[in-house]
Amino acid sequence: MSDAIPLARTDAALIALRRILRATEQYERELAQAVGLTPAKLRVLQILSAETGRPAPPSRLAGRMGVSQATVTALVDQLETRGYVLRERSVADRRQLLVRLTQAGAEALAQAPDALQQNFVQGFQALQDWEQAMLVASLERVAAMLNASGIDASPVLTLGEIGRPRG
Amino acid sequence: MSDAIPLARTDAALIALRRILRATEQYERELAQAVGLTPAKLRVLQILSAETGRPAPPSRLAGRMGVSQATVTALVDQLETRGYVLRERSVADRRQLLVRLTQAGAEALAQAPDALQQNFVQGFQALQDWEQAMLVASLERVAAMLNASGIDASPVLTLGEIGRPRG
DNA sequence: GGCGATTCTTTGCCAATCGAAGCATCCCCA
DNA sequence: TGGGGATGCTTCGATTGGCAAAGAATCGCC
Repeated sequence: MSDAIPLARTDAALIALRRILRATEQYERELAQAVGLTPAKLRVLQILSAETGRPAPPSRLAGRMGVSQATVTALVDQLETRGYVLRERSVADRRQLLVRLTQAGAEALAQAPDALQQNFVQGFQALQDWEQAMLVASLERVAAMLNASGIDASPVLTLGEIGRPRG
Repeated sequence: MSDAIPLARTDAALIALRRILRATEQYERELAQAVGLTPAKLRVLQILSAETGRPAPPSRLAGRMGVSQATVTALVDQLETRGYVLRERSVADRRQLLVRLTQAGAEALAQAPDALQQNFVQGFQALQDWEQAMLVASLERVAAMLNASGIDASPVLTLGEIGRPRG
């Protein structure tokens, strides 16, 4: 069991990473389902919402999501059908569209409240101050390591809206 | 706590988490592509490989991957067609199948060397001993928090084979 | 004025995934 | 010993997410 080789530590780190990954993916799925959406569509709404209400062109959404524009088109189509977003032509550049979150979309999004980060946020906030700081530092460090290869890694909070003292 | 708004820290943690997520997903895609496989199929091979060569029943694969058995059936079908795995009936319980990694499968897997964790593993191993320990502790802590909702979170190293000092 | 670049959509395709139904086999218990 | 229910897997049908390539509208520069 207790190996002498130091590599076991790398293993442990990767295993933990993988668990984080899986847990988060699963959360995302559950969250989406709770709102009656699919994960991809939910992500669109979340990105839009994270832009503080400003409409965003499909190209931007594609960049943020790391998918092609064709995919975004399909997703926006479906969201538009449900009335969660709407397309408006940009006046400055008429080639460009702007996808805007509607009232209905924002409400749908709001229905996916904590549910998701419940566990994490609660656990996190129960920690001592220095522990929180350490965790954040560690996570950012890991992210930086992984990100060394130059991924965009937009800071979009796909995990749901956060930092809102509910109520 | 001294800070006026402690929530900013939660935000930071979630953002970092999200970046880790995205980076890893993208890595996975690249890795799979390098081997000429899709992420899902690659994952099957990896799990099989992680079991140190012992064949595993589809149910186990499904559990590890967090997908349904129907999905595993489809994936194994395709891997079998390519000769990367083969199915054998269990003698102990003839309802059960065992999926075994073939030589060809192992070789395909071996072609997906580091590539993936290159960045992470190298960065990680360059750290001081205590830093490594701290990171592992932090990651495991985060995983535990997320996992509080009772996700299986198998310790399978879907990130690829690890602990290999690159040759 | 026109040609190349940009932005989005359309079309046609494939991979991943699920639920439900179906089938073989096992195991318990009367 | 023989059912009957549980278990393990596959099949079937459907949906979602995703891409590449071709098409259409518009822009901007020369």
